[in-house]
Amino acid sequence: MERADAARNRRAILRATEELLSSHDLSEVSMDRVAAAAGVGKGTVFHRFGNREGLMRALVEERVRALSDGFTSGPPPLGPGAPPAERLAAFFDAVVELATRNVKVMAAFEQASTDRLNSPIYLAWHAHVSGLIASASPSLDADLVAHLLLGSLHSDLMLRFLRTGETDRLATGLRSMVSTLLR
Amino acid sequence: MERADAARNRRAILRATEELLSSHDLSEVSMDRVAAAAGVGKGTVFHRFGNREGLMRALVEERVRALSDGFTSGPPPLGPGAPPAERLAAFFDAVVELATRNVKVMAAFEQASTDRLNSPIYLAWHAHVSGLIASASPSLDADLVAHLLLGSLHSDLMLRFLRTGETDRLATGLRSMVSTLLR
DNA sequence: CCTTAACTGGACCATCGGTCAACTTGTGGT
DNA sequence: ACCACAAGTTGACCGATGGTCCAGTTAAGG
Repeated sequence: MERADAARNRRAILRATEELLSSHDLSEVSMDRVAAAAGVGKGTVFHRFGNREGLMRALVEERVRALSDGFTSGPPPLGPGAPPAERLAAFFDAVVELATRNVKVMAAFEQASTDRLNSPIYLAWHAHVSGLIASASPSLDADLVAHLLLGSLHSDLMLRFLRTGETDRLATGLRSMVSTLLR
Repeated sequence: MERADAARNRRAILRATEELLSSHDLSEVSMDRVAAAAGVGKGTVFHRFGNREGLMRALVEERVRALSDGFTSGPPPLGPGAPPAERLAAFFDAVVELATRNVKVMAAFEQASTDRLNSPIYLAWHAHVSGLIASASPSLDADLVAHLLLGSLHSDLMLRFLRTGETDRLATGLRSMVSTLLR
């Protein structure tokens, strides 16, 4: 069991990190600053999260949980029940929306991550997308196509379209790309 | 004009960098090590290339020149003359081949780059791909689709498929994806 | 040659992610 | 109510990094 003060500090650190990320440039958010902003010692941050990557992953996982639940056990069209093609479209819509609302956090995680492709989140997303593609269109190399599609969600592209306020252009573009590929 | 000793050092630095990149892990290739391996002072490296990003960009540009020349003024199907769809296919084949032969260099550049999307190389590639898409299939959002397709060339995906020796799987997958999208 | 602008080297700097050993504190058992 | 001790906290400290700076060196044109 996690002690009460430990839990309080964990929350303080996560909140401080997200606050710093939203108000400062990524390169200015050092572990020292996070600790200071959270009002704890630097050692505490590392004790809780292991390293920079761990901290950022924890933050991302927090933001991503709703989506994960949504596509594994939520109602259609995101969750099970709808035809694969519709579920895929719903998934990419949801992911783009989530990513645009959390670009800074996603970018921070990407940058701190040693191997993105093996992070639990990427693995889960890839398995989901890959599975849907396979059942919607068995002739495709589902595993590969899933990687290619997920590659579109890199934070730098998201940032680009977010800055110009064209995030729905991205969403529609991706959507139509997915549907063309499955046909 | 560049002095003779300066030119010699530039070459030595570039060669040392590529040698270090190919034999060591990316994180172990520091500017100090590059300088040492090239047999010059650290100051010289920074004087020549400005910063880490500049050095890596110079290296990439060296490797990429042949391809750039190829698609702007070389013979078809890569260069002008062939129908857009064929030129696109040729371009992605060439790019995958080039990327697989230089993953480490590309990865180093990506990691050191502040904003990939505005680097001269990305801009040139995007303009090329976007133009071909527009003329092959005017109903598409060419600019966007070009970004999405180029996103597939991220070094981490390349590394993944290179490690397992499946780079031609990637190439064929991308090729068929492109042709499906244009139809 | 000789002048001078270009080039060079490496000590130096701030900062970073991460460690650690000494200290404090929450908690479950009695 | 107390105590023992596991769990948590802290910040000084460490090695490494990218980048700066300037005193000294050197190539090259007149």
